[in-house]
Amino acid sequence: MRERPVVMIDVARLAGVSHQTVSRVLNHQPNVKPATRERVLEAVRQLNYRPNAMARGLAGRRSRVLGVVSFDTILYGPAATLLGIEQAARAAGYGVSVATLERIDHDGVVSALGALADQSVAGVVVIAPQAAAAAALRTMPKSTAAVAVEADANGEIPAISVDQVSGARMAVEHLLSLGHRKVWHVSGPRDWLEAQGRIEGWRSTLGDAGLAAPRPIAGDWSARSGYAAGLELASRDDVTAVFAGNDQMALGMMRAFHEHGIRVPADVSVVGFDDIPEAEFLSPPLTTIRQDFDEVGRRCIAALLRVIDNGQPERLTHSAVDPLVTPTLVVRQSTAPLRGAAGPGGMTPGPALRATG
Amino acid sequence: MRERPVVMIDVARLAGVSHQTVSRVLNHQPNVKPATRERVLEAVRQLNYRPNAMARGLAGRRSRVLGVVSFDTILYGPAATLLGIEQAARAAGYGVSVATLERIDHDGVVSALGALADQSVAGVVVIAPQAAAAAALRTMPKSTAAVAVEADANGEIPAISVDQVSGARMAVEHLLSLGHRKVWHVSGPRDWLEAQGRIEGWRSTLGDAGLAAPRPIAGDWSARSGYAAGLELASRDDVTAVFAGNDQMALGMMRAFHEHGIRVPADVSVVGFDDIPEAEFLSPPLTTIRQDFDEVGRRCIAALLRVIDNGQPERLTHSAVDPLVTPTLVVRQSTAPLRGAAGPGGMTPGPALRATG
DNA sequence: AACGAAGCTGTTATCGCTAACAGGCCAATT
DNA sequence: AATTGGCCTGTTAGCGATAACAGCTTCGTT
Repeated sequence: MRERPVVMIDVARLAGVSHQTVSRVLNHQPNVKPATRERVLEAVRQLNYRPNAMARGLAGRRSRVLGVVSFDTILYGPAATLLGIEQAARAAGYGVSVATLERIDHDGVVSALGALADQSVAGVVVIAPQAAAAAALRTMPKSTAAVAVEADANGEIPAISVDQVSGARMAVEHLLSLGHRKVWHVSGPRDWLEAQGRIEGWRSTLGDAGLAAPRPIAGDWSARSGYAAGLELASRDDVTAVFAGNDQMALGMMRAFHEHGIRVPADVSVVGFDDIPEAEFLSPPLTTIRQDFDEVGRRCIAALLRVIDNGQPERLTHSAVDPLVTPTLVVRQSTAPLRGAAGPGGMTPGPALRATG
Repeated sequence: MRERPVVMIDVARLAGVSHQTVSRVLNHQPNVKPATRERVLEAVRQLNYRPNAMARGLAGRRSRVLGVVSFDTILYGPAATLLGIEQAARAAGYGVSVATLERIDHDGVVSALGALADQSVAGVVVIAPQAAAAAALRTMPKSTAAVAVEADANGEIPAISVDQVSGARMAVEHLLSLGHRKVWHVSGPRDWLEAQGRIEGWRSTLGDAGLAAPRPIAGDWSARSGYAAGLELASRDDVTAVFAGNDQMALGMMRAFHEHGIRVPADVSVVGFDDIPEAEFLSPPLTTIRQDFDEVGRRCIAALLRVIDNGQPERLTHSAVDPLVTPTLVVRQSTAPLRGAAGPGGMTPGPALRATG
């Protein structure tokens, strides 16, 4: 014997009006006498009435829920982006439904998109910065409102991105300014657009300085792959500076260096990417490129709501939302001048290390 | 001019049946002739029909979306739990809607719960292991299906938890077995139930061994707070073993030790909690307690679906849902015997360190 | 042969809202 | 005084499904 939930007609009766007037008040429509409006709101309060989202969506042909497709929400970047999106969406009065990709291929994206469509979401944000995912977006019915993070689907749908190229440029220029002439790169998976952008920024910056880019070493964002890359680099004698594709790989790499008696930054300078919360407390504290994921989330929602309101995907209206978020360089202690004062007293030498053996 | 979406009646017409028969086929009801069923399914395929979730929910008075209330989805634990829940929910045919808490107090939980209720979720998982959140759960209308992670709301709603006490016990026993007689603890925030459980396990294990527990040092899960705790401990001379409340704090603490020339594990042994993916690649690789978040997610969904199907919150049916997930000890190189062979060649001494000064 | 009990299908009513239209009222215009 | 056009409000139809009931077969039984 469960009590019937309060519905709009109950409010209408209590306020002595029709249910349509209640609807008008709730949807902030004009043309309701202030006194009536107040009476309705009072009834709403008194009954603790909450409109039924499903009925509302069914009648109005729109829902107040946005979908987010993401891959590996444990990675710092996607997790932080998801949080930013969720907060921005909530501020705009929308709920957020998530669908995580188990596979990262075309079908995986299609199926995740389908799962969200089945929940009648009003629009979708896709955080799946792989080439395959970007391709899958193009197969999406154009009636679906969508924006992508870090996926330039050929202008098919709006894309919000951090300026990876410029971030990589900052990292490399920082190392060059310290006197390093050869900058290695441990990249993310080649099918990730971020990885591609960072490779491009790294390579072009070296090129602009008249330097050749060595072969990039491929990782998979994980600390484990950074460790593997570190082992490879440790076996060479021409390594003084490395730009890692993200902080986790930098962490793993520094572990490998440590095991081989290679000192950071005295022997090798390391720059990461992301500025994870732990970066400041690694040994040594990591110089890295910070991305503003909250800003990414905010711009995603702003762009998505615009698409929803227009009823049409906006085509290249880049004037409205600047799609590129600028990252910033955070200098800590994992970078030092090439052959700079080798002993203590040099430039930002980091904390003293003691021998352990 | 947008094309009308395919609805059930379209399928019915194409298959030459009534819409109700289509509904029966789609809901796997019996009493449909196999030939008819096949005809309907063929029509569904041909039109690429997808049922409208809102209409379905409105008519059937139930939705296929579950809500998750979480705090700080960037923290490893909540993020991993969320992922586990999402995957288990999808496997059960449910979508997942998230609401992140901006504030961690009573009102924050109530408002997040309300936001989810407005989306007509069928049930809610609350990942908000604070005492305040647990209290808020009790104010929830009992008609709402809900389960909590790590929050024993006095048996009001089912709770899925990792056995924090036993995890802490493993950590401390490991340190005791290495000969340490005084084990410090850097705890999480006191209002987090996990933090309380780990403190309890730590204290009782020491008690069982006839040892007194020093005053725990309070952190906030962040590497920064671990660093601060590390500075405090570094100023003492009676520190040989520390059990950190999580891996991030262990990381920050080790950084502080490093800056003060305190070697891990030669001078101080450190145990963390969580086994974040990076733990293996810290310097030194971190001994820690692993939690199985996927299992937590699976049990959450299982319990929640049971509540939904019963139509009533199950009261203390702990026999049905095994409430405690057992963590495991992962031994790496941040722990060593007390005063064990002080030089190289000792037991798991970790990689050699070189002087850097 | 007649009967009830299944099995299969269709018709109608609802779910709780918003959209569209249809008024009633009152001030401002002709 | 009659007409116009805003305001405000109510009535009636849907939205696209499921629930409940009813009707028609087709069996197996007595």
